[in-house]
Amino acid sequence: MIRQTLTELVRQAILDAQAHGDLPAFEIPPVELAHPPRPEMGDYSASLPLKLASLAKRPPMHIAQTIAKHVPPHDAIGKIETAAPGYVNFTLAPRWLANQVAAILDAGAQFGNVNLGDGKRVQVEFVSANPTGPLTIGSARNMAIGDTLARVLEAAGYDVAREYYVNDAGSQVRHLGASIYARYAQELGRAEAFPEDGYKGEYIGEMARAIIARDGDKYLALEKDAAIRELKRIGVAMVIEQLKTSLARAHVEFDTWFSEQSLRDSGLLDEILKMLAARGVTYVQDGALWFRATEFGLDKDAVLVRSAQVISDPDERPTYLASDLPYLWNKLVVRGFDRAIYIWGADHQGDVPRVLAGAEALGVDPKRIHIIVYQLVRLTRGGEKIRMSKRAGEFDTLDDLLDDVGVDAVRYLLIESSADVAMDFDLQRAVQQSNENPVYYVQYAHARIASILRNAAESAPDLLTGEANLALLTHPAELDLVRQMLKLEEVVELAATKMEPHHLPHYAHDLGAAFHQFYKHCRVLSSDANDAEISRARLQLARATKNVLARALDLMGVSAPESM
RNA sequence: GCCCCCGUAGCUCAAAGGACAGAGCGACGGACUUCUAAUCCGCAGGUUGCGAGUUCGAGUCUCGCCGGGGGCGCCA
Repeated sequence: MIRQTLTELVRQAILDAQAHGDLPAFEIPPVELAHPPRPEMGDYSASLPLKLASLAKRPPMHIAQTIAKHVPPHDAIGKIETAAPGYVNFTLAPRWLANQVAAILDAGAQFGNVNLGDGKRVQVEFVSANPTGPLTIGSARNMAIGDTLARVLEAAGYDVAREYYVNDAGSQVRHLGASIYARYAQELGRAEAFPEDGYKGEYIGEMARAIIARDGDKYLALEKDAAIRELKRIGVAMVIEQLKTSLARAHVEFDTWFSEQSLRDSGLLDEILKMLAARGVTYVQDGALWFRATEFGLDKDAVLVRSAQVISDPDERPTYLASDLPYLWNKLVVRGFDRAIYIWGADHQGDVPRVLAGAEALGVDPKRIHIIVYQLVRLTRGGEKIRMSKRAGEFDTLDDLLDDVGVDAVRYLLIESSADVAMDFDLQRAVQQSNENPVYYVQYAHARIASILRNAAESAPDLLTGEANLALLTHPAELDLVRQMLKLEEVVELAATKMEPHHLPHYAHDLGAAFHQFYKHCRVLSSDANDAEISRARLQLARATKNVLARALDLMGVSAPESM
């Protein structure tokens, strides 16, 4: 990565200056290169001299000039300048930039990869909505953030596993079983009251009918509780299949569907409770088992297992926390992931300190856990707030959204803003303005290139083969395009280190803009035979751009169309 | 009352403590006999909620206030 190269050159310049007595001895702080605010200032700038002033006991400008003087020569550097009050600015050499086109084409689908992760195993757990019905639009942001982050981490050299945590224990899925049972019995002509806490959506009836078609009325022969348990199990499996189908439409595929119930069945939950007890961080009060969260800096203790007086069914007494702790143990100790990343909605933010405290109590380094809390999406339709309830059967599904807006626009829109902002998502506008969505701007650039390449293959196929003289690429629009392509690596690094997928769409848009400007200013194909060489070079540039656009789009799970 | 997130152009949002705070949409004015006009060019729009502090330097960090969202149960 060019920024890394320059960073190292600056470091060497300082060492060299120190060796020559031009700068006093001091330990060099990390060198950071940024992009200057205006292009005429150069491509990269170091503000290090400003930070060094007190350390080196020299005026910043003097340090800047000294560094500039000592930077070792390098092909990539066209110009080094200093600027008040103490910047060293680097401008990349046009010739070097032009040659990067070949390097980008060589890298192919690998272009943009950076090796931050060094093969470390990272798990991203996301969506993880209760398996009680179709995914709602509320889960869509979770999905988009989680999957994009997983893609970015893969590009950053991590070994990534995507996981969906299936909450198949507890009361929500029991309600699902009871709801199916009621519809099932009703369909078979038996008067069965629908449970008060049941799921009222139409899909429950459909599931009941599907079960009848497959298994007939055999569950009516069972005792009711047993039938509900059985239908719950079948229902969860059916819901998971539907989730897989919906998620596949959204370009998301999980490696693992992890069952919460399995934590209990395997005995891990009991084991963890014993471990916590052995460490003296639990106690029993009023028949409930408590975790001493206050010992880890929290303001309240937390319940792990509720008392029999409050919850009669023993299966439903463990709280979320009681499952979360064995689950994190399973991730980080049993399965040995180096890091566990969670994507949680803001409505679960309160659980974050408890889980981290639990990790500490179990002797698991909380730094291996990274919980991304995203603010909730406010859904509106024509400016009016929409209230959603899965139980009441009043909600918009992810599938509806994919039908109306399309997967590409949905994913792009949902990762466009930082996870920290509560975004408004107006359904009416999302549908209406779908053609003005920035995602099409980027895709259009890709399609335009594909079209140029088709035309070239048709009218002048020889231009697509043979050695191109990249040194002919000297137009500002051509060089800007190369500059923009080279930034992909930086964006991957930024998004992966800060775990902020929202940098990708902004980058993709900038890259699209650089191409559209190039397209305007530089004609690729020409009827004039004298233009053959420049056409050949520009075709290479166009192919490289197509490559990088496709990669940027793929990192977002967005398709790169050949025509639009 | 306590905790988390946010407050930047008319709207939606960017901005690894760095230089004159940037995009898109919207408004206004231009550009298609030329590789896809889902494009390009120009123009307008700002006391970064308010007040202090730290720093050579603050939209960014700290404190206080104001406003919005979320969370604080033996609910899930």
